[in-house]
Amino acid sequence: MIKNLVIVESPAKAKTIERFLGEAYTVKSSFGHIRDLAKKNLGIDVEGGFTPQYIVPADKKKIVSELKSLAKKSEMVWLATDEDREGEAIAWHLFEELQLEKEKTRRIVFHEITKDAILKALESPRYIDTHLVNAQQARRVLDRLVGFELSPLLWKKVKPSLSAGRVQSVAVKLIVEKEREIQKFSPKKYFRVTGKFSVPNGKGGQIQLKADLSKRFESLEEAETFLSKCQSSEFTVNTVEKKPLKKSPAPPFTTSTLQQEASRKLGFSVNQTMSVAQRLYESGKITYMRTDSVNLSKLAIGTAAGKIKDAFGEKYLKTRNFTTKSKGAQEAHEAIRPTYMDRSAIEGNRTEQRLYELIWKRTLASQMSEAQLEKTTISIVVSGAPERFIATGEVLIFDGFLKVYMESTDDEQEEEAKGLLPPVKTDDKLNREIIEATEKTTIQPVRYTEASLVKKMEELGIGRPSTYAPTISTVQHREYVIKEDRKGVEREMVQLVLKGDSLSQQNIKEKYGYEKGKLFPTDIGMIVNDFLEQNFQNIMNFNFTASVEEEFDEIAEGNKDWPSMIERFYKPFHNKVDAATQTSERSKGEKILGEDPKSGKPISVKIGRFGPIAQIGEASDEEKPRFASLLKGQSLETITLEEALELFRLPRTLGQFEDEELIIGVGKYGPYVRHKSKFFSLSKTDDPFAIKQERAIEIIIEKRAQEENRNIKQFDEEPGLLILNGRYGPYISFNKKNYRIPKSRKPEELTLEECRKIIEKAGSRVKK
DNA sequence: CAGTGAGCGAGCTTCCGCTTGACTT
Repeated sequence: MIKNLVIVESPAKAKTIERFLGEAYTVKSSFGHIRDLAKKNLGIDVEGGFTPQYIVPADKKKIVSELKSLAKKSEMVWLATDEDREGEAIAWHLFEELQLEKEKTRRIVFHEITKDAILKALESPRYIDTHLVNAQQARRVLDRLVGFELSPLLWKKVKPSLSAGRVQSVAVKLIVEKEREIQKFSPKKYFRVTGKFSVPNGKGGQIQLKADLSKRFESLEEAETFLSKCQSSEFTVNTVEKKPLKKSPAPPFTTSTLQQEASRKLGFSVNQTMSVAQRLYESGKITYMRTDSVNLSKLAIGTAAGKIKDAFGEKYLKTRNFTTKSKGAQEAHEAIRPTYMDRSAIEGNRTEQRLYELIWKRTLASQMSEAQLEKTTISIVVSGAPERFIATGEVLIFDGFLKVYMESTDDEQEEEAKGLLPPVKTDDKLNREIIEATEKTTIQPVRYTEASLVKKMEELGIGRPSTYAPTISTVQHREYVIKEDRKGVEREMVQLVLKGDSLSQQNIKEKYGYEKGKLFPTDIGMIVNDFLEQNFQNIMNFNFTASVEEEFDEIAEGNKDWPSMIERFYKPFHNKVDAATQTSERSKGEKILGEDPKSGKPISVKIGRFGPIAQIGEASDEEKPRFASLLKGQSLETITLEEALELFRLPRTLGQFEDEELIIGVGKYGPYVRHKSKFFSLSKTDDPFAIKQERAIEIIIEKRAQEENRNIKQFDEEPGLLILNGRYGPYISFNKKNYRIPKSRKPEELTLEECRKIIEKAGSRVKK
């Protein structure tokens, strides 16, 4: 017999709680939801009041039967899942599926995992909140209806295996819209004028003062006119303004802000951040990593305060309670923070240490004093011209929280270091050292990174802490979006320089357009987006989630009936699905680019069965049309007639090698050179249209050497068993399966007997 | 592993949100 069975969501949490509660309590975890809608036929009885059909998924059967038998043996079952919509639903599903008895079941909640909080929770149990459960059912049913009616529509109208949903489709829309903004953007040139001046320092030397002109010029002529005026101008200090400035620390981490900062400061992908954080959580080093709350427990604030006082002194301390303001936040947990604030460093691998350090510093800084700065602005008049030079400088008076942590921004423009300005005063005359007018262009909108997309989604209230990373994987997995780097190009800019009496003009080079890890929409992504936008405006609206969330809240408060809310949504929605099924054509993104100068036939692009293609002629022509796949990086939306014509130059012959032809082409896996009916992939830097014979031969020879290297050992008695060198190091290949070689063994010394043993062992492990 | 692109039809794909392993050729 068990006295008390406590069920929570997460096993790490169960372990901690068990320690607090002692022998009378057995604490187990449900590993999240234990039931879900059945997969076939929507899993919803649409005709019968949208009754959900719940099943226990295969991978949850084991845990459910274990919990069920424990519950039977228990005097009291405590459902201690999170206090939000999903947590309440998990408690209810447990109640139903484990067939718990009402008199022997209690529902409790706590907001922080401390002994006090848990004991208090045990003293004030309540019942399962049916309204809150209903709100979750409405959320679940709505998402299933949207996802499982839109996706099949896409299979018919665009391509099999595609998907659409309330969250992912809007995430894709953000990326598509950004790309189109960039396409529409036309950079404007302008000239920025900077001046370097000097004043005597009173000790026989000079101090420099840098300042920017308040006006930008639109043309070289205007800039030139101004600079020539400056040749004879005097430069006088007009005003010196000093203003105190305060900077406050950022709140402690939530899932979204952790993902952003880990991306900016450590270069982690969203997935990487989450899996490292998971390890830190499981080993008890940080609190739960999927949260939208910025709240810290009193205990955490207390220990942080102690640490700050010890390390930096009282004047660095300023404790605060932050409030969460993001849309749709449900605050079932604390902010992400170190479990023990007094541990500034931990054991673990490098990535774990770096992420921990980031969390520790951010948490500590959040309880520290503001930084105090003094901002100085000096305005300089130019005699004979209305424009003014402005110099700004910031001096740190008290560092405060900046001692440990400074939040980064997504702003890509490098901030010029602004420091102390020389002690000038009104009417001081300045010496002109050098004045430069440099050509610049306005900056195009910045593409999303994974982390900045998460930030945007959070702002719009779309998705939850537990789904940001999976959603970003899904849209990439479906090939709606691709994460890529773009090499910058060098471009020439004009610069005018006024130094002494000479005004000269020169060209300077500038790197432009370099991007790393940015999200680009694919052709399929844009076609699917446009199709959904045309037919399902309401779901694609950025406010859709926010407006249904309002209704879920009303359901949660007991002021609205959930099936009728779903019905009001579903009827018009389902009609639109029907209408689109019948009326709308297959969306292939077809577009005519122009005419083939040789044959006079039209050249068009579209999505073919295997991806984007260019086509000469039409299917109805007597002669079959010719096809060519678009290259990586080309898109239906931006490809030009000339680029499309280029594609038909392949495949082409590039002379001979070893008495056989070298043929260059583009296949399923990208550009290749074919020789003696073998294929060799070109490298990323090779252009299939420009590649020379020598380079093609070089590729073939390289590949041959690599293959030779591939075979480490084989046995005459067993010709099908090979020891090979692969991407992940040496391995054994046998019967089309691969087997790992123990690290302790040198692969070239393995005997046939040993290989067979390894295979046998691996075979027995696979069974499950 | 590579060159395709018509059309038919069977059988498959798919959502969001809660959680952790089991996988590492």
